[in-house]
Amino acid sequence: MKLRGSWILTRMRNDEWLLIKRHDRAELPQFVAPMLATLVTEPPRHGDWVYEVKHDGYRMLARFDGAQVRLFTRSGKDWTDKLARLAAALGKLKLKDTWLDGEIVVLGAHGRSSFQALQNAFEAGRDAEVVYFLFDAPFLSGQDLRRLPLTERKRRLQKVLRKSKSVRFSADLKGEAGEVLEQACKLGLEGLIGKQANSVYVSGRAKSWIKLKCRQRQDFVIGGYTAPGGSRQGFGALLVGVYDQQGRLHFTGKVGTGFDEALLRSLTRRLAALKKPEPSFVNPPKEKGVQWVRPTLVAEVAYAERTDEGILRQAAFMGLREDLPAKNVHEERAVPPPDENAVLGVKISHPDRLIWPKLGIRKIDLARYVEAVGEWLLPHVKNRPLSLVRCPDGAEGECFYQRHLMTGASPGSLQTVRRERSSKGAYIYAASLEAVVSAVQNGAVEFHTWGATVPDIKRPDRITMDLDPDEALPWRTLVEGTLLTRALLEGLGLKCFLKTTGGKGLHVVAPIEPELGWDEVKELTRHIAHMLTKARPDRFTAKLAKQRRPNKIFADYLRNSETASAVAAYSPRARPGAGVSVPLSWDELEPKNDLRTAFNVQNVPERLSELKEDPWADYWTTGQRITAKMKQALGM
DNA sequence: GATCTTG
DNA sequence: CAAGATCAACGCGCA
DNA sequence: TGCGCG
Ligand SMILES: [Mn+2]
Ligand SMILES: [Mn+2]
Repeated sequence: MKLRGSWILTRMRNDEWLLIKRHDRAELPQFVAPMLATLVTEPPRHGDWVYEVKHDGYRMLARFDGAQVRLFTRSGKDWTDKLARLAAALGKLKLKDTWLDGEIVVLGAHGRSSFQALQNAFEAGRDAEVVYFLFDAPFLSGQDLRRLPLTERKRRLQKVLRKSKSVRFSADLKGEAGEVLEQACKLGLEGLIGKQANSVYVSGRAKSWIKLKCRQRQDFVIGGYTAPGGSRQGFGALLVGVYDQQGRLHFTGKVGTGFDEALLRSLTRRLAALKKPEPSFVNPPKEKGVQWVRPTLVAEVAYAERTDEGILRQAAFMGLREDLPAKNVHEERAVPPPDENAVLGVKISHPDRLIWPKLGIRKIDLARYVEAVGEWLLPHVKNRPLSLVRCPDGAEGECFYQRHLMTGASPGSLQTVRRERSSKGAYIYAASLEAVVSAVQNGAVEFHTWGATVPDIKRPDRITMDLDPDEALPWRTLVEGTLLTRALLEGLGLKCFLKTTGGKGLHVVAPIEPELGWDEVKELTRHIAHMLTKARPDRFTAKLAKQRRPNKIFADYLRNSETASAVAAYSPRARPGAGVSVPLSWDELEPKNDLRTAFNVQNVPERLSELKEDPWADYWTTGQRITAKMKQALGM
């Protein structure tokens, strides 16, 4: 299959490979797997959490492509046809290039949502009673909002909603978590969903969204039923279980109440079609008169407690989960609430310590910045030997470089690589975003990388032309010089990319295939710098010493030495203003618009959300090599 | 910030 | 056990 | 060889 856009192959934790499309803002995804909450034992004590009613229905995602609205379950099944009226109501919102996230319910007595009422409505084809509570907008009107804080996504979501009976906004509940939960339970609600106010939208189970339940409730697979007794018709009790990690179904108990007569009839009919002679449970209960069934139906069950063996006590049927594949039904164990001061599982100490005091940017904010831009930053940092700039006393205090691991010097979770035939120590690199966050925990503010990637650190895979202007050089002159640099590189046949440095200069970066050694590549860049000085001796110097000749740009080719580094794309700078090195499109380089100080730790996540397209989208697919012809053109 | 040393 | 000490880069070009 | 530099 030919893939459009740029793609990236990454290895997941479970060692599987996943093909991910790189930031392509232009296209609306065909499906957005929903963000799922983690069941917790108690409300978190600290942190900025907002709470919503835990609606008792089906999770539903709505895709608006401009022409039509389609509705999908959490596993991606298209339910638009079952919800035709709702789809029509959503159509009135006139949205395009949008994904909304919410829960469909049917409101019963006292305005409470009722899972059984929803099932009854579906059964009877009464989708007019369905109400869709919307609580998130991963994509809205062509913008990818997933990286914005939850509160901002909800604010924008609320703005596009109209007053409607069937499409409603899931409002935040005010008050302290414990009290709100108590109130919710008194009102007969299922529980609460808590969300970290600044959490980003990530598909799958996340710790930044939590579930707090009033009663114990869980999904189970139906694996059989017992014969009815007395006047009961159909069956006596359902035998239910859950799958373990190995895919074996374990019996966890019987569910004998919670059905009215109609439900009993319809369930009996469906179970009859699934009869089989042998049990699917690995530990079937020794009981007489049991009819086994193929384990495909999923029941939501409320119960008072579990025995020591995990068997349900006082279990009551709540409804069928038509939206869940049985294979996905596992034991759900409540975990302690997440630590507010952990980012990607890395505990941040002294979270409120100010790194940029004038801007009020704290250590925890810097860690969250790294998390927020991780998808963009990591590809430029991952597996490259790293020089950290660590600033224990804040970005405006005294900072120092670190490029080795040493005992007594904060290892974090960084890895190391050695240079062949070198007496120097091993060099650090980050293999994951967690490692980058751990560096922040250890005081790192800036990330500088080599132009080569582990393990092949003898052959550079990028060229960085570092343009360092004299203090007094006007912006428009730097723009001219930068465009000349681009013209020269493109004249040679090298596609190149532009970024700010977070300081006075600019970087022009060209990815290359890792074929030549450092000496050859540096020599090439030395010739490029020399060529610039030949073309415009009044504008460029290639000499490090006495560079402060007025009104010149130092074409610093020395970033392309082995063991030299350049500040990484999306790295913050340890300077007043919390500037960031930001990739730009060439269109953004304008004499009238100096963007060097436009971007900082506070506004870069927003820029990335609003971009229609990654300005460096082609960086990873450029795949260019240094040719003999290029060398010749440079007089090498 | 983390670790090792010292009192 | 708590307080205190210690450590956290380096290679290049050129005068 | 030492110094300035990024
Ligand atoms: Mn520079
Ligand atoms: Mn430089």
